[in-house]
Amino acid sequence: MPEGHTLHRLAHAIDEQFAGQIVAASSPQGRFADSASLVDNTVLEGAETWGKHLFIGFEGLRHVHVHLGLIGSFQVQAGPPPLPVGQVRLRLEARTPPAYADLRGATTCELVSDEGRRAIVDRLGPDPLREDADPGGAWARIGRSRAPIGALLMDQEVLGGVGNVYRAELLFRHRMHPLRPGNTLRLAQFLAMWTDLVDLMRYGVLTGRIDTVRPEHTPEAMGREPRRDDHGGEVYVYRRHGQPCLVCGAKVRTDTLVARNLFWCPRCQPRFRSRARSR
DNA sequence: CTCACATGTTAAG
DNA sequence: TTAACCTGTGAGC
Repeated sequence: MPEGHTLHRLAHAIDEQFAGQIVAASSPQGRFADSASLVDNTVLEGAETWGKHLFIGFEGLRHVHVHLGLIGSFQVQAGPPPLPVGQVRLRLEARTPPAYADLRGATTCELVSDEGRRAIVDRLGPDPLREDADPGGAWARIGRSRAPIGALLMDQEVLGGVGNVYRAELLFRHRMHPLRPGNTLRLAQFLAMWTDLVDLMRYGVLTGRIDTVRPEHTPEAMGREPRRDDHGGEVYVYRRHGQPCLVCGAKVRTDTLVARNLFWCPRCQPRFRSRARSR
């Protein structure tokens, strides 16, 4: 489920259901029992997201730091809480009006101080979904790195919140080969990608899906079957390997980069050629 | 039913 | 570079 847009949606949902209220915190599964008891029945002041990190702030400058990892989920619901089903690592409950939130499968769920939160945030690159994000910080890394742009986009110290789907789709939309070295990009190219990423991710926050295809490539426009995939959105290349590119018809390719599946169109995203070739 | 795999990250070798 | 962690889903038997 989780790239940055998912975490921002969660922060909004938590604010909506719990902010300003005294909240019961428990750990039905037990692994978070000690920390849960420390914030139990205190005021939840607000939730905030930075990249893929969620911080739920309680009175006294204490934050529950959550990272969903690959398979975590945080279900936030209005209404009376049911009996916990499965391994609920953290449950929050509000009474007025009733609401609950169940955290499962997260890789991180810990109580941190204000300083602890700052230390985590300081290690993250700019988050395209935050108003205060400064793309210059990301460009400082990308513009002088020989690492592949496909790896840099996923590096949370470079950009906070980009995951495998946004990586693949952003590179496709900008006709950029994933292995192109970061330091061969021009600033204008990077800024165009950043602007696009902000748009795509904001749309993801609104809809809860990752949709990246332009109007002319939607299933309706092309008369093709809508794609039903886990992430639920319409995309150009992500997990479409072996299928025809929606733009040029070439077979979408796949490979592994930094231990993650990579997808790209070999025709729309040609290998980068250095300037030495021409002239 | 069992198995592989997944929008992620860390730590060990 | 690999394994480990944790849960849900879908494919295949």
